[in-house]
Amino acid sequence: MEEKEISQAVIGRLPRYLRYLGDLKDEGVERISSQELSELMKVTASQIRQDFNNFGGFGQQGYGYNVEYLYKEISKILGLDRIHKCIIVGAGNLGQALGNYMNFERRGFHFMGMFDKNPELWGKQVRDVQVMPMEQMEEFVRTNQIEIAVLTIPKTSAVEVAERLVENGVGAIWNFAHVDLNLPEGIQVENVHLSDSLMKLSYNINRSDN
Amino acid sequence: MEEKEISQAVIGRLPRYLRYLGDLKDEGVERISSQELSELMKVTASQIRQDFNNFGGFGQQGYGYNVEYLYKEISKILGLDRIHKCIIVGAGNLGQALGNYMNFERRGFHFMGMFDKNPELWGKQVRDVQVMPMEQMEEFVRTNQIEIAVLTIPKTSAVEVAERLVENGVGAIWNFAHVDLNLPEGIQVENVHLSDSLMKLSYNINRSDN
DNA sequence: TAGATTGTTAATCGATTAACAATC
DNA sequence: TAGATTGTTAATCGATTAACAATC
Repeated sequence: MEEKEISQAVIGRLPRYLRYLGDLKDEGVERISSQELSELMKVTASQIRQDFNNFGGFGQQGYGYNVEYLYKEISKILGLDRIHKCIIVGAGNLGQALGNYMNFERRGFHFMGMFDKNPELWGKQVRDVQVMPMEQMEEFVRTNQIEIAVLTIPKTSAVEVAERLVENGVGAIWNFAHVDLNLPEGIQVENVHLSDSLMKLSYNINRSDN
Repeated sequence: MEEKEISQAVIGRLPRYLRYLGDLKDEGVERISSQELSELMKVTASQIRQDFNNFGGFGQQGYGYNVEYLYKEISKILGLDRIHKCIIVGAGNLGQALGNYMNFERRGFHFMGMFDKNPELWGKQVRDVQVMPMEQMEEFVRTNQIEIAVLTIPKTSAVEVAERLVENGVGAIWNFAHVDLNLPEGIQVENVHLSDSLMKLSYNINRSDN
């Protein structure tokens, strides 16, 4: 069952399509052509059709795409029709911000536990979970079969903690620590390097100045 | 003085180079070849040399690159040798997390003010600034000549707030709101769409499962 | 000078755009 | 049936990798 690999460039665009389709759905729009969508999103109609066709024919000639159907299909492709059990490691400001963000829950990312090494934070309530000590992390991950770990800890401990998580069955890491994690084949890592993003912005400011 | 435009693909890699060079510097490494760096960073040596050469010859044949010098040059390219005056709009968890993050300050991003529409947050201390009402934002931006605004507000108000900021002289927006901002030519926008990132992770989990 | 390694040109690869036949 | 718009092939564009002459 060898499917052709879909490029990360395409995958990276799917969430944005989903966002626009969700808005259209909310506005009660039933169908849309690649041409109309391309004007809305400021991309080429060609790219839209190519992207969707990677997954095989969501549209219909002479009609366009059904908004509701397309929305559902892209959701499925992105795995948003499943429950993903998550924990957050690092209960600082950023960890708490992510824990409190309800929209992830709505998408099937279930926030099940939160850990920190700082005893002052233990027991602190974030939504319906309490911050637990790091020592309990491994067992929690195993017994609850946690799939995704969100790393919001300093880079000094990130590599080691990530390895412990993976040893206990975590399959994916959403990494906010400013360090590259080199984990075994098959373990998914998605980096959010905020300072990299800010530096890009800084570069582009300089450019537009000259 | 028409320089050839440098692609965003290259710019996007500079912060990562900077991070590795900073680590090498801290370890006391004086020089490095593209070959060595490529092994460290798991990219091709060819790409490294091409990337650096966009800015014209940081290395020396037979020797390699001087770590300290290269670090400084990339810093300059990214505009990290300048002060950037910033405000944060939206004093929720995420806004506070970013405000408290000292590393941005270290890079020249000066955190000067914070705004929120919620009266309960007014006066709240985040590092050395107090949360101010939204009504004061425009004047503050003008009188302090704010360059960068960090948007950590819900998407419902993001578009309108961004426009007000730009009208008052803000030149760049670091946008955490889950919406595309369409601002005038020359205004820089860098989006951090966290849920998009999480969806990519979710997709890749599904892939590796099959 | 000989060895090392860059800077840079050429080749390859992949992603985007254009074009149009298929078909609703 | 005629018009619209997809699905898909072909053309173009840009980014990455390979190769090697220049030079420290």
